[in-house]
Amino acid sequence: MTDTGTLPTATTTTSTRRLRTGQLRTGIAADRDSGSVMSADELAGDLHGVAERRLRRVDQRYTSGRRAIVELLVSARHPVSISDIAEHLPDLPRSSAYRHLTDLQAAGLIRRVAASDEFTRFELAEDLTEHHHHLLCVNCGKVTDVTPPAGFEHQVAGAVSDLAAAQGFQPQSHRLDILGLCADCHER
Amino acid sequence: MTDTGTLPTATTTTSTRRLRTGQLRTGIAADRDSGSVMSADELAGDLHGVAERRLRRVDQRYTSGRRAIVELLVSARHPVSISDIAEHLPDLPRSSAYRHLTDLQAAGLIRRVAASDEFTRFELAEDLTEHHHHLLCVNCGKVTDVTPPAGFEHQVAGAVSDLAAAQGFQPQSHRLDILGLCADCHER
DNA sequence: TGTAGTCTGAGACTGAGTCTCAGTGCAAGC
DNA sequence: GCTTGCACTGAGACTCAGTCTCAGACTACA
Ligand SMILES: [Mn+2]
Ligand SMILES: [Mn+2]
Ligand SMILES: [Zn+2]
Ligand SMILES: [Zn+2]
Repeated sequence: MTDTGTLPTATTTTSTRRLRTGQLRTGIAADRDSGSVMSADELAGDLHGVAERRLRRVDQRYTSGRRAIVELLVSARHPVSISDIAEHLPDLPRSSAYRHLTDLQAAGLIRRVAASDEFTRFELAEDLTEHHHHLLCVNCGKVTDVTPPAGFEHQVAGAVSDLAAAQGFQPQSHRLDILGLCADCHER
Repeated sequence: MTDTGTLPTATTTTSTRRLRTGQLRTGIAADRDSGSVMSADELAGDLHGVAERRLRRVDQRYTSGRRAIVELLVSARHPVSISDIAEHLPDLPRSSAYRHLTDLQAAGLIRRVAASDEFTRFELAEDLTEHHHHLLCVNCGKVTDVTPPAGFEHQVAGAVSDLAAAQGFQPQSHRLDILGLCADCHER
């Protein structure tokens, strides 16, 4: 009932390798769009540098617990719930996990994802991955990422501006959720 | 902090006038689209008939408590929270209000709206109003309805089908939320 | 080293939302 | 009108995701 799909087993990579602190770009994803395919490792490497800097900006450290959560979000192929975290990081107390999630969000590294069930999910911030949307299964709660074509996103961006402007509303971002039945729940 | 905007004072209309049970159409909104403007009263009148029938379909009655909530949702110009209900229907116990909300949703009369804060809101089901989206203020939590032009909705519907099909996902509905600052929170 | 500030685990706490239960209301049939 | 079966209701206990507190541990930096 609370099956959120498979998740790669938590890689206990304790490699403390640290990258040279290049220019802080607002978006690793730019590299992807420009054609160069980053491996999971390269992305993760760069990501940890960004994470450390963004945390430091708010006088926070990139500790092992926080890093473990970030690595879990990187390796997961979909937004993760608190129970996913508990399952894959059993030695991380819940209170710490929740606090880390709050802190990581405050540092702009992760964001909350509202699913169709009662459980909040978390994923890397969009400027660390790429803008995308979600398929929400109304039966099992599973959340799947989907990336619409750029042309569609331009349409959406335009409509969002128009709708917001008409109400004196200052838009910051949008989210498009598609509700329905996932493949598993469908064939039943 | 939890100010959700103004709401018309709860009309204690106890008129038990009941409409002839015309054909049950799947969508009062059709009347609107076809040009005829329904007054709030006409809409409400028709609506109560639909409400009664849909509840009866699941062996439930359209009682005064449930009707009071429906009327509040009709008169409100935006999705209402449980505290809105408590404020405008002070004699309705919370446990009953929650139960009514659950029952009304099960009967397909209302739907939940996820805001940017922790509080769930409720509004009439889309086939009783019209398909629309929401502006979510990330500062005060206010939720405002917005209706995009039909052309845009067609674009969205097409993209939704494509995205879902690629994943074996069976789409039922979608929601587009625009996050940002409302007019009040903006000028600050 | 010393010190100031951050981090952490344990567990108490909060509060939106659910559940239980005993009593009440409501319709349909006799 | 009375009976009988359900649905409805209020009160309050309960659940549990998420937050807060606090004392001790850790880190950065001088
Ligand atoms: Mn989008
Ligand atoms: Mn839409
Ligand atoms: Zn599913
Ligand atoms: Zn606001």
